[in-house]
Amino acid sequence: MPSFCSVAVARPVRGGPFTYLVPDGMGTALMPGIRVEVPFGSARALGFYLGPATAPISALGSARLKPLLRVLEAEPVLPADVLALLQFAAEHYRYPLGEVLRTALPPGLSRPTEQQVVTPEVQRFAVALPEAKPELLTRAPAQAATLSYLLAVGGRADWGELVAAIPGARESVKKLVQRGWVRLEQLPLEPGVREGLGQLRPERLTAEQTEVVGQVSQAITGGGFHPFLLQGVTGSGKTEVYLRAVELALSEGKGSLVLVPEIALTPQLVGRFRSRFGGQVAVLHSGLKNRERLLYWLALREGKLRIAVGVRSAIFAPVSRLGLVVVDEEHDPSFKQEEKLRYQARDLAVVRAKQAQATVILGSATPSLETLENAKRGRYRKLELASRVDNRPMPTVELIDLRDNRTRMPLLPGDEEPSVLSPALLTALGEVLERGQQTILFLNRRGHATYLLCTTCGQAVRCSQCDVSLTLHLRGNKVMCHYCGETRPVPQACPDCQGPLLNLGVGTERVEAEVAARFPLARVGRLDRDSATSAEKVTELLAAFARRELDVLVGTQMVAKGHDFPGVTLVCVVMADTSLRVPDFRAAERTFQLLTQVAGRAGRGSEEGRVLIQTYNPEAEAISRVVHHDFEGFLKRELLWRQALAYPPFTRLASIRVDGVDPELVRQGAVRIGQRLAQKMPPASSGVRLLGPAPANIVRVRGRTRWQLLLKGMTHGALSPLLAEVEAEALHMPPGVRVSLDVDPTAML
DNA sequence: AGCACGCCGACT
DNA sequence: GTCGGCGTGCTC
Repeated sequence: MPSFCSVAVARPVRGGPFTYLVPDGMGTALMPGIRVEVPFGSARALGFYLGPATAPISALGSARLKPLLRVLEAEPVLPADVLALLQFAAEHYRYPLGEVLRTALPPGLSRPTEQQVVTPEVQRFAVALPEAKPELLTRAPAQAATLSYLLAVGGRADWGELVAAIPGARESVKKLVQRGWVRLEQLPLEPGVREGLGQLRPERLTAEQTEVVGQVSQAITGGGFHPFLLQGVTGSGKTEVYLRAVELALSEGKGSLVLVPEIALTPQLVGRFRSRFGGQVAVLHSGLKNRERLLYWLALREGKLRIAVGVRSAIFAPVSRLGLVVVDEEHDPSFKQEEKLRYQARDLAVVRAKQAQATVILGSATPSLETLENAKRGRYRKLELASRVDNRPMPTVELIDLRDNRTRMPLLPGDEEPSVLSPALLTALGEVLERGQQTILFLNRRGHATYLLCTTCGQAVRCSQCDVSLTLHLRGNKVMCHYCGETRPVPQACPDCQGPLLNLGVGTERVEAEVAARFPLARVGRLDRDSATSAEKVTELLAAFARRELDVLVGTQMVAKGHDFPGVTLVCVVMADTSLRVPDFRAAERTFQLLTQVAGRAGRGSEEGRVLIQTYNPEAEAISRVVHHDFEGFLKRELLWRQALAYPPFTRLASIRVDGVDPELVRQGAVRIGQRLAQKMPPASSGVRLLGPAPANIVRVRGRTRWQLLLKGMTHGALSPLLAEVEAEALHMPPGVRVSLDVDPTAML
């Protein structure tokens, strides 16, 4: 009697698990999650053994089934809880399981090879010992030179650097080691994240922190699944709560997983974990080299490292004996992956904690409405930090109505628009500079002018591939499409009618230039995707600002994240309306969160903070409520209309995107899907609704036309049969038309 | 993803 | 007359 098994093949193929024959004698070595090598098409592929198959699938006789070729390991590489999480994710987000499993593996294990032994790359150092006396080395000039160099650079130098700097160091260091004056050290190679600032562990917590830490500690010690929402105002010391919780988990022999929105933007937070837990922390980010990634992965898997700090993909890190999961800034949109497996890491964090029977903390000053709703329904326990540490006051927030407070004169020659910096803002900025304090200027747009408008035909200069206008970047004298990245020389006249062009709309580049022109002595830096080409550059710019080598930092959302700059006493939002006008039902929520977060950068030191928000919509709830830090008030209104329009958190969404080069074929494809869904819709009483098909808000990107449909339902379960219909219909699309599903989408664009 | 099968231009 | 372009479709 031949036996069959079910295998997830690591190829991006639809059609669920495949069935294979288990050769005699191989069955005993198989456990769910074990990697196997299988024949696939004419080639071989990596697969994951899922379990015995009850019978060969109907459409295919058992005669054509192929056998497993090889079992690649004795134990499953993926821990059971991660495997379960990935299976959940593949099903929930509708992505092929084999591909999901493969992407969760480090590069060394994602091909059909036996598990390899990885030796850490080491970094070698020469360290001068206290006994060293260079003045006694008059008769050994080579050794003297080496030792003086070593002492000059602080008594410790990288081996390679030393050998390169001092001729003959290779030999003289050996002699110095024999003398007992120098020691050689080897350290496992650390990835590019800088060491922490050596912050001390505060002995005293605030009363609120103590209470919160107590609750969390009880949960961790007691074991079992305990989900918490930690709602703490900016500057209330949430990070210290995480650190204490991780500390406790560690002392109990349990592992911790900490998710942060973006490593490059949170060097301080990473630094605090590093300085508190040193070599116990694996920092997981996109900049890791393959080798480092594999090294960390294996170390976590084996329990040699107990703490992982990372971006959204770290939710799949194989932390062993997981006791705690933390999601910092849980509302942050970057936890949603926007391609391939479109998962929401914050949601998966809760799933994983449940599977691992662990504690999970979702932390934010402005939690997402979904998380708040879960707390309200009693699914999460809500913990609060209502005041800032050291009883620092919340910053005072003032609105500046741009409708009657514009500076009329353009500040820069060649600009047609008047300055966007109002007189009130300029005055405040001048005062802060006078006092030697620091300012953050926040603006949600990159570039110099956000569009070039033809004064003759009234058309903006647009991207040839995308349905958007081009942004002017003075640096490099280019216009750039912010959707496809294409750049061109600045057109001197309208491409259509040769009419003269106006530079309209303001981006970070121009604000930086205006501040520099207005305050020539101020040291101004800019942080956005154009200036920050690498993670190191971001870290370096933020560090320079922290060291107070810059007075003003102009930037996009990047400046709003969890930075802690005690010197910042003024935060200005140049244009609060940009994120409010985005055609997305979450626009108001995003705006409130963003404004609150950026405002929270002010007054984190001993001096009080001040926040100025320039706006054309001072009466919009998402803006006006920020003035009194009135999150509850904002929520109340926002929830009312979400309920009225049946949007999350009161419903679940799934969006269906249809795209392709030929606009007409894309339209036809979208209509076909719409018709099939309309046929299969459950009765109206079920609450399931279909919106669309309709062209997407930005109808063309990179030359591809995009349409979308939106499904709403009371539960995800009500939507999944319809998603299966979409998948079936997707097989019959016109040529060149692609369909992709986004379950629990975050952005509607 | 591979890798086939499948219908239309420049080459020994 | 063939070699080969990558469009479309399948892989247990």
